[in-house]
Amino acid sequence: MVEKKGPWTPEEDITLVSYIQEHGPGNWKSVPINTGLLRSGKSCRLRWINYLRPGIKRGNFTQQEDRMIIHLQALLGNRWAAMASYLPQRTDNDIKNYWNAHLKKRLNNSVSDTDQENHNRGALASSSSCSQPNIIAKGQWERQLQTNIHMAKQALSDALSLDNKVAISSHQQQPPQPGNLSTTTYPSSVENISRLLPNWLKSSPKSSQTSSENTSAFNNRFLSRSTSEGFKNYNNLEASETTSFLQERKLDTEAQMSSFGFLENCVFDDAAAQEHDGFVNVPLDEPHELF
DNA sequence: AAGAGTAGCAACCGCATGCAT
DNA sequence: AATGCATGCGGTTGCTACTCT
Repeated sequence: MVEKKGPWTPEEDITLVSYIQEHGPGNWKSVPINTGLLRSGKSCRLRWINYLRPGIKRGNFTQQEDRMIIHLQALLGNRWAAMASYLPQRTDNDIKNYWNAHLKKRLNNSVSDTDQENHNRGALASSSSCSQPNIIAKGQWERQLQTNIHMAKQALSDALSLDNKVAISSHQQQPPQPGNLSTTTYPSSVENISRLLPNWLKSSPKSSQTSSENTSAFNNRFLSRSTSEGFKNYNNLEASETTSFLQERKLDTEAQMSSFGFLENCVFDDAAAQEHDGFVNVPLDEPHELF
């Protein structure tokens, strides 16, 4: 079989969504075999995760998302999947593309501007213990970073504390109009997709999934809770499943956060500049306070 | 109006990882 | 413990649309 490459057609999307509706996501190798799609299982998975999956927000990034990505990038580096877990409505691919296309350039410009400024003043942060050029340009950048960390925490906190009210309001959303399958609006919300995929929302067949898939599916379902559309999915979680996942997630985050030490030290070396300008002055709490 | 250059994004590729046997 | 397989992840490519000359 010759695998088809390039952009997906609406017909292929429908075929894939229909199949997932019936069988749930996972076992990607069998998808092209069972559906007749001339795509690799890998391609099907990618299409689902990056485009068809419920809860994905497409289009312009908000200023808040901008800042959050900048912060997360400073903290995590190019770990797009990890960053995506803090922005549940965005895919890692989306974040990566957005970073490469917009934010990196913007930051480079601002950093080079600041460097130039510092150079002109003959004050290139020689007193700093941090040697990274991006961090040498302190002052505003640092304070902005703190603000963004605070926002990241807040967003995460919000994601963990959404109440049923949100879910109820989300249930009042209109179902997708049949035939309205333009690539920009097609399954763009969990509400839409949930009507297409009731079986999947009930439960994916666990026995057919690897544990990493389970984790991933769990991730998707858990993280989608932070969106109004996703709350329905979250409600389908077993309580014990939820608890253990939260514990796992906490441990993951703690491990992740513990590696931030160097950066934190660099970033917060110059504490003197933190008192003004209306930026949120956020002490870096212990990681567990995120939860 | 047309060709060249550029930006944005979807999709692909290859390596890493984790699980099952 | 070793191997094979499925999936996840990050880097890269290539297509399309837009802008500039």
